Amino acid sequence: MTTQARGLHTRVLDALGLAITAGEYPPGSVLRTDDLAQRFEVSRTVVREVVRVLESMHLVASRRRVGVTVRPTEQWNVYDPQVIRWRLAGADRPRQLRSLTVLRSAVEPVAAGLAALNATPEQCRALTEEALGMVATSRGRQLEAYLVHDIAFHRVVLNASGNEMFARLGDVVAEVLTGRTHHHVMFDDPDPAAVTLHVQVAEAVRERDAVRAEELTRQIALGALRELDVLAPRADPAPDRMPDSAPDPAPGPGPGAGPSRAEAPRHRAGAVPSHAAPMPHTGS
Amino acid sequence: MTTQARGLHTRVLDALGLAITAGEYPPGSVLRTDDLAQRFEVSRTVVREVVRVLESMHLVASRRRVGVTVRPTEQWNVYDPQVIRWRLAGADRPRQLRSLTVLRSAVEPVAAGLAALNATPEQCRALTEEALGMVATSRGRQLEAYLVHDIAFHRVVLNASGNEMFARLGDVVAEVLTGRTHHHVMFDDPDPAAVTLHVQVAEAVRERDAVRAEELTRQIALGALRELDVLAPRADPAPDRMPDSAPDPAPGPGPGAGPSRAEAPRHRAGAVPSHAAPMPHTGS
DNA sequence: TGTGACATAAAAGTCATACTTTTTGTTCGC
DNA sequence: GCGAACAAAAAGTATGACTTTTATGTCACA
Repeated sequence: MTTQARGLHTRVLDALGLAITAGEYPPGSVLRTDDLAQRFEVSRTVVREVVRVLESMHLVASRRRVGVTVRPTEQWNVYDPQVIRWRLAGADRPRQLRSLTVLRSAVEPVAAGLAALNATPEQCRALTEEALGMVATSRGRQLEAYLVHDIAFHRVVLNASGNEMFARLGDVVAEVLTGRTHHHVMFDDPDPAAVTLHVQVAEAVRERDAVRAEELTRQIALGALRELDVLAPRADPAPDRMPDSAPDPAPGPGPGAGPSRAEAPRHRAGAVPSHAAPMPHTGS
Repeated sequence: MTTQARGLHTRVLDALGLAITAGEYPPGSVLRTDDLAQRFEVSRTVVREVVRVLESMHLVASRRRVGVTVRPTEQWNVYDPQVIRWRLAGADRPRQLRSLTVLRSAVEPVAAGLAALNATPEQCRALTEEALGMVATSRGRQLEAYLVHDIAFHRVVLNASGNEMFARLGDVVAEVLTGRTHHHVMFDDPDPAAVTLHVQVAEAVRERDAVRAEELTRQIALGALRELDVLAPRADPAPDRMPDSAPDPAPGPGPGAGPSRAEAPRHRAGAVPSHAAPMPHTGS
């Protein structure tokens, strides 16, 4: 899918990045450039460039006389869209999807609020249009068409917020939405409630009602989180765990392992009240 | 400061990255590798590796027969810590600082809420300790010492949230706090109210009170935003602008300029009940 | 037996050069 | 005036030689 024929560099980068993020080379593993050059049948030049990029993503560290070392997960540049794509394609897509969705639940409501203050008329129009598109495609297994509108909608909101950092999360959100659609971490037809909420958000933004826009978007995010809970329940009882709670501490040299947590919030009684406590702005 | 002598690659990367993010080469500019090699007095090999890294940050795009083109600002990987550092060192530190602070105001409250659910006893202890450290250093011009505790505090919160994406924002927050301290976008002594709030957050987390932890953290973020408003008021009337609203459209080839907004939220009346709406960041 | 200086070698880092491929602008023929 | 062939420019790739750093093993000395 990602592995096209556009340049050796890209091919190798993709292969290596994917392998590393997939845990194929666990943290601490050492790679040698010459080996890699041989394995991928490319020149050292290409491998070096790839390594440099991987290094800039903090996936590996290169040191003389020792080689290219895979860094521990918690140092990776997990905001790099490329890394996100690799990880979503790999084994721990579920956890990744959850992490990102939690991030969305924090950011998008605030972004929507700002959007209500800042959106241009044109953006308001676009928002309404996409919301209506979502309504139109929300029935009859048109998930692909729906996805397009959904992505566009959230992108407009993030852009309209006027905050550069929010705007740049558009790609991340797109990856998340695409990921959950294509991997069936989503109901067969979109949740009607969610569709309605999107329409209402467009409305609120148009009316410059920041509080409402924020609150409604929070509802959307909450819904997504709940859906994830239902369709991809996490084995780990903890709500949102760091990846260091693996049963086996991995064979690699684990010198400075992070503090291992023992705590685990019981917090799953009944029907999971909601994304739970940290979200005071309940529907008033 | 950043330009150490550790490797040619790093030196050139730093210089080029800094120059680009500073707008020295405006979007659309074309660089040729041979030129760069000559200018920096290094081999093409080194330049190519640097270009590859810059490319992975979406700062430039390299195409055959045309050269290395600087990409428009809105495509940069603004979450890359390296890019953040460059931009904070450059000319538009104020805007950058604001963008990041708004991001914090969205993320940290939610992170604090999750932290209240997930923090280990050890993390609770660390949190209290850092909060007390802040209290101890909050008077008598000990800004540097205060900064250390402040950074540590927020880092613990983000880590304790158990969400990987939040945790990785620790570095970003550190950059923001450091930036505002070192560049005097901050009062001479920390706001006593903020100090108290930190202590209370530690308390709330210890008591597993997620709602309170979230709300208190929101207050902290709001305070930071207000402080920024007072000490680095934005010339632009809009609350949180994208960088495309510059008065002069820049000399470079600006083909696909984003939609220019004309809107500007009036909305500065009264005492602002709380963060209430999405960040009216009033100067109060 | 332990310790420190020193030699060795392994691997990345750097450089120069030659060659390939893609792309763009131009020219030439119709 | 239009399209196709052509030429040149710049990145992409490959290779080989050389430099620098540094982990590690060795050996002398205490």
